[in-house]
Amino acid sequence: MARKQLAVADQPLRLDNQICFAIYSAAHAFNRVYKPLLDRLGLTYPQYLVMLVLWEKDGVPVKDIGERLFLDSGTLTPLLKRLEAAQFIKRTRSKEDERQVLIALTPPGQALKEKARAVPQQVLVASACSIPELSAMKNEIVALRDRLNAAVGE
Amino acid sequence: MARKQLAVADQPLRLDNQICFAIYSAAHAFNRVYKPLLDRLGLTYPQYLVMLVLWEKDGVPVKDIGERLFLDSGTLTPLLKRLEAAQFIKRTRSKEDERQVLIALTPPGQALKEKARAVPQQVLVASACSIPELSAMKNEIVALRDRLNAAVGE
DNA sequence: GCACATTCAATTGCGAACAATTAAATGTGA
DNA sequence: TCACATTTAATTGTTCGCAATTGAATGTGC
Repeated sequence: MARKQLAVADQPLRLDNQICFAIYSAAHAFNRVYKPLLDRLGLTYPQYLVMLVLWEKDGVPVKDIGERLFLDSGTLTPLLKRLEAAQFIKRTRSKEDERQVLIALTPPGQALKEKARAVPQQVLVASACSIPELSAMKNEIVALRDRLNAAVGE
Repeated sequence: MARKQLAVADQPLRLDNQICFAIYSAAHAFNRVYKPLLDRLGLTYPQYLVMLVLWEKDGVPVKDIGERLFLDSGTLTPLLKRLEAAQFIKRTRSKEDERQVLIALTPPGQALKEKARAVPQQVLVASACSIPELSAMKNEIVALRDRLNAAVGE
C-alpha cells in the first residue's frame, strides 16, 4: 500500500508521462530524418527554416525572421552569416533605417527552392502518416505552443 | 491562374504547413516555460531530463540514460560532469565492466526530487490544457516520433 | 533642439546536440 | 591463446539557442 502511494505520487515526474519530453524527442527525431536530405542542399535544419521564410518573402529585416521562427539575434546573426558565406543570401543595411539589416536571396538561394521541393514528400513518407492526420496534430501542437508562449510572454 | 498554380505548388514548403516546425517551436516554448522553474533547482532542461531518469532508477550506465533520452555520449559526458560538479550525481567506473561509468544520485540529488515535484503542475497550468488532452497528444507525438526513428534507424 | 528612452543587430559566454574519431575494456572465433 | 571485432565513454570541432550586454540609429516628450 505504502509502495503504491509512492508510485502514484511519482507519476507526474515519470519521463514517459511528460508531453514536453515527447515533443523534445520528436524534434530530435525529425532532425535525424531531415539531416541526410538537407545535407544534399548544404543546409542545416535551422538554416532550412530561415530559407523557408525567405522563399515566402525576402528582403526582410532580421527581426521579422526572428519573430516568425521565435529566434533572437544571438542565434540568427551567426546563422545568417553562414548562409551568406554559402552564397544563399545577401545581408545589407537598410537605407531607410540603418539599424536594420535586410536579408535577400541570391540567385543560388532562389534556385535552391526547386531542389528543396523534394524534401517535404520524403519526410511525409518517413512519418508513415496521412496528410490530414499530420495536419490535425500540427494544429493541436501549434495551439499548445501559442498557449505556452502566452503564459510566459505576459 | 498561373499565380494560383504557383501558390499551390508552394504549399508543401510553407512554414506554417510544417509539422516539424510546429514541434520545433513547441519544444522551444516548453523550454521557456521550464527555464524559470528549473533555475530554482539549479538545472537546465536536459539536466532535468537526466534527473527524471535517475529519480526512477539510478546506478545506471551512461548508455542506458542515452537510450532513454535518445542522446549520445558527446552530449551526456559533459552534461553529467556538470551535474557532478553541482553535487547532484556521482560518476564511478563499474567494477564488473570497466568500460561503463555508472551514474548514482548523491543525497542532494535525491533530495532535489522533492523540490521538483512542484514543476509538472506549474507547466500544466501554463499549457492551459486538461490532463487527458495532453495525454492524448503525448501518445500521438510519441507514436510519430517512433515511426520517424524507425524510418531512420533501419 | 535636446535629453531620454526605445529599437535593432551584433557580441560574449555558456550549455546543449551531434558527427567523427580515439582509447580502453571486453567478447569472439579459429 | 591470440588476432580481431565490438562495446563504452571520452574527446574534438561545428552549429544551434539564449541570456545579458553593447553600440548605433531612431523615436519621444519637454
